[in-house]
Amino acid sequence: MDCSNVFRYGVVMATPTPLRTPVSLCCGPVRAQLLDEVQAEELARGFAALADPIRLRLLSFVASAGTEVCACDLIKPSGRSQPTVSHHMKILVDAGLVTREKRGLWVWYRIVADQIDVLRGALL
Amino acid sequence: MDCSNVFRYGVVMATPTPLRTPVSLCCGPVRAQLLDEVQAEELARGFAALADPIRLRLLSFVASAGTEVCACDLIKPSGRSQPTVSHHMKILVDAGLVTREKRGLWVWYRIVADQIDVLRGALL
DNA sequence: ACACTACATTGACAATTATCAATCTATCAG
DNA sequence: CTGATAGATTGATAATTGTCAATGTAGTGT
Repeated sequence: MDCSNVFRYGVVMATPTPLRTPVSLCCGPVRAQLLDEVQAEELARGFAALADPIRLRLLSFVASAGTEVCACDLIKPSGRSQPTVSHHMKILVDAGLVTREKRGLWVWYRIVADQIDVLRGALL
Repeated sequence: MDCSNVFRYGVVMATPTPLRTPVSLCCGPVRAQLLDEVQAEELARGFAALADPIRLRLLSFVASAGTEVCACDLIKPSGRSQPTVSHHMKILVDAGLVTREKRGLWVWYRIVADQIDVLRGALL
């Protein structure tokens, strides 16, 4: 309670940097200054999308393909049922990490490099 | 099932890169090649630690302080109870993102930049 | 119109997670 | 030894999440 070094960051702590970084950058690097609640919520949603091994592999699969990837090709290597894969891909799409495009019967996913960079940038 | 472009990544998909990247680097960049199950599990645990807004702010608080931070100073700004903060800090420590050092009555946390860089590197 | 296919949605269930009150443990000051 | 304090642990609870079977929906081909 009376910790003797409060002065060191007392100001930062008392004023959780109300200034927002530009939307394009989204969220300031975690090491630069204290994240505000809004930034933290936003980033947490992004990292939550990466917090599942199946989703990480799905993302990696699409990302490493270099081209768009058909949903039908994600099921077998993922080892999960079709609805489960659909569920996970929806989470990745909602997080902005991949795009979804339906053409005819098939759905094609494409990586969104910029959004990965946003999360990456937050870890600076 | 009979998707017409299987050939494009059929090889990658059939052989989920059994080669591991060095432990120091931990996990290959998600965009470089398909993550194997072990890498995905490991990374998912790391990102799960970042998947909560409270933890992100705690991490950012310690990281942006520049110096070690006393546990006692994390409670008020986090807006959570002492046990809850203790719980979240344990998760960050277990993920290797911060170190914990008890000196006398107080506990001091310090950021582990290298571990943040590992997660950051996985998003290349 | 009809059957077939690719994918999404729904509903149910088990597992995990965030949270706090209560309690325990370790350390310090008399 | 005693009382006070910082932090961890326990136990309980509500919310969230991952999973699949069943079903729904939209597009294709005959």
